[in-house]
Amino acid sequence: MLEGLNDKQYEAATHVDGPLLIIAGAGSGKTRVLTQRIAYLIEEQEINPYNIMAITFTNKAAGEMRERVDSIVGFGAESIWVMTFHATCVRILRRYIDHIGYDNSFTIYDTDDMKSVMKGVFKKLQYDPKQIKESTILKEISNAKNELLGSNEFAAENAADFGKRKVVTAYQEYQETLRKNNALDFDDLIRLTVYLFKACPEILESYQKRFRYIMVDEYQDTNTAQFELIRLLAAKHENLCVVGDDDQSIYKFRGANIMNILNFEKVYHDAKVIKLEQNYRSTQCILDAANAVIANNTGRKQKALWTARTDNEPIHFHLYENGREEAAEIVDDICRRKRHGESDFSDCAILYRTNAQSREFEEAFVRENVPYHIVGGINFYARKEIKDLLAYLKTVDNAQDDLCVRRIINVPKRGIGATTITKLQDYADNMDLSFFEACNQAKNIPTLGKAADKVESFALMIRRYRTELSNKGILGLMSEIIENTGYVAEIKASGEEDAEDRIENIDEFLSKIQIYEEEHPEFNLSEFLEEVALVSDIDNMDSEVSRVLLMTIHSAKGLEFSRVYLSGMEDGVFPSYMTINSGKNEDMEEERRLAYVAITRAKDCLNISASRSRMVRGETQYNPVSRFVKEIPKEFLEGELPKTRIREDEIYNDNSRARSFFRENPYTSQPGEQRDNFIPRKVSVKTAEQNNAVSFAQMKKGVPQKSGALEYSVGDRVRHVKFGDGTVRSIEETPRDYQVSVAFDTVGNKIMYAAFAKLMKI
DNA sequence: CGTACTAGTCTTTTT
DNA sequence: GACTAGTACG
Repeated sequence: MLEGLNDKQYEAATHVDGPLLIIAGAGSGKTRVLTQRIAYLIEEQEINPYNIMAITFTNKAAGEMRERVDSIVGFGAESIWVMTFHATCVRILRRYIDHIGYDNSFTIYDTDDMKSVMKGVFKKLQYDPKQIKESTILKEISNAKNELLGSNEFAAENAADFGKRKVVTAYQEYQETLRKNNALDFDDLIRLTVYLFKACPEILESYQKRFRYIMVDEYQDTNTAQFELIRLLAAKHENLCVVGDDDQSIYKFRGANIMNILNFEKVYHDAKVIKLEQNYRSTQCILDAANAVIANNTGRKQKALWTARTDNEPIHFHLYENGREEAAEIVDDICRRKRHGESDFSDCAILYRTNAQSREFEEAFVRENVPYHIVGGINFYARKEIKDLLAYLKTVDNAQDDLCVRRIINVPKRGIGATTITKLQDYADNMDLSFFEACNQAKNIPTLGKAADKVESFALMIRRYRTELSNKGILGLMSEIIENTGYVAEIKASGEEDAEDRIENIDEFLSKIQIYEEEHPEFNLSEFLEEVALVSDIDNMDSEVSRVLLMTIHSAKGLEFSRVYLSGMEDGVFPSYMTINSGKNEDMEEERRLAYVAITRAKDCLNISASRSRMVRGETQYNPVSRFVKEIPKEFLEGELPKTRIREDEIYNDNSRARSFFRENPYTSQPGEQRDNFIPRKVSVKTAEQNNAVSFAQMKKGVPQKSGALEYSVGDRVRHVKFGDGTVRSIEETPRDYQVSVAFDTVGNKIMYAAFAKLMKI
């Protein structure tokens, strides 16, 4: 079973009792060690799978580990808890949160919802958004929660601080709103679980007894609340195994405390420490570059990655004139490699510092008609139309959430405007009712006037949906709501450019519901809504289709690619101007760790690029090449320069022109110099559309595209991955794709887009 | 109450 | 440059 592990890995995988810290460098096979250890505990040590827990940060990591564990542990694998921090806490809270005064059917608020709540708080407290920003206060609240400070503790702590008074009051008001809406935000999930454990020792003890062996992945990213959660759970047996890499700690902005990993041995005195330094991913050259960059950081655990690989291609560096050229050349290079058979689209990933940088690439991909996929950005479930529909479901499920009810009360338009909503809210506040309860009593609110009827029928409609849920199911109800309210009809009628896209999103949402219902025959609306609340885009990344992936470096953590294009390597972009301006060394070190993560994503080939000028927020910037590039020793870099010739001083001479300009005046554009080369964005998209017949709407999605004729026609038997076999009833051609209607043998009639459904003729 | 236009903000990263 | 909230007007 443990074959193929190196000495260190073996030592880690066979450690049984007592605390263990595994310092796992990038690409050193830590997931493998973790899963092998689980298998070892079960099969060699005869530990009941029921007593094992593995915690990760992302659903993707959890899913991956689950899969690997399932494949090597035969019987009982399903009783191991393999979950994210958030999912773990939700599971515990759903069961016991009533012990600390919440309702077990709480809802979970995302960033958007938090913002809306804060807006309401500002209104109520009459804060001026120009004086303090909502986001600033939300950040302070989040920081406080990550430090386990509730609104009262926070108030006590800052009682003497006059400057914090507004934040203190806002926090209290915000928390009260959440409680009224029976809602928790992301940070509450962790914080309240810790609170629950401290308030109810018997509950904590039951979990301590159950989880005799605990494993935590990406330990360097834990914040104080998560640290405490783990500490409590592990306190009884101290069979705690944490895996992490201090050099890959990149989530300080989210409250991660790198000291949790650096001080592990101080907290757990008898902890065993194992370092995994052999890298199984990258070439020596890439590792040398990564080692050289990270060596500039202080206060890290010394380690140096090495590999047994002997092939060695240098790192390529390109300096381009502008962002557009950078994107075009990178896409071009990807196509060239593909033509030469050196690599496929799916071997390539483009990484950047900020999401906004994806745009130039997206345009280049559309122009060249190359399949691509952007990871991250706006979460599928955060899209307007999806959130609207979810708000309907949430209202049906549990109308305690005022936010949801208010979101949909006039969507689609029912003639219930802002004034009416304010009156309803006032009434609810005065009578201490929920917003929806106020709607139910619309008739009794004299100030409403004519609007009362409209509100009344809205409330009636929701109550009717409630009674229909049990026999129609989630999908049936959702379809009915869409039909009944005319939601899709309204989008169609709006004539907006992205109408078709939004409808397609809705279709996708419906099929997600369907899949859920198939997997959970005993459908449960609350459960479905919860599952949806905790997924992010990267979780849905399927690697079956061959396409180039684009993502931020943060999203790329934990992934690897044969060819990596690390773009936008300029001071002011990466490291970001925020970091440069803050002047704090610790901030720059975090940024450098991010550079380290970026470099170590590459397996075989790393291409680094920068651009002399770049459009940022509608303004042209001229930034020098990133200091992180300069930290890579010359001998590992090779500059191939397609259109411009690089001057060595632009990389290695600190007194270069660009740099001194940057010092004096970092972000002013120089008029006239580059502008002529720029083709305005909209024009270029139109041109692409005409030349390549790629529709504008396609930009959002990348892949689904009409590919000539379909391989099946009306009357043919076809197979669908989820729905099984069926007969094609009709095929309708739309501008972008074919809409195929199929009568499935088991699940009945379905209408779907051909590109999305991937039907096979049988 | 709904629409059309304007002004201001944003951009560092996300479970 | 893009999105959003706020305002004026029908």
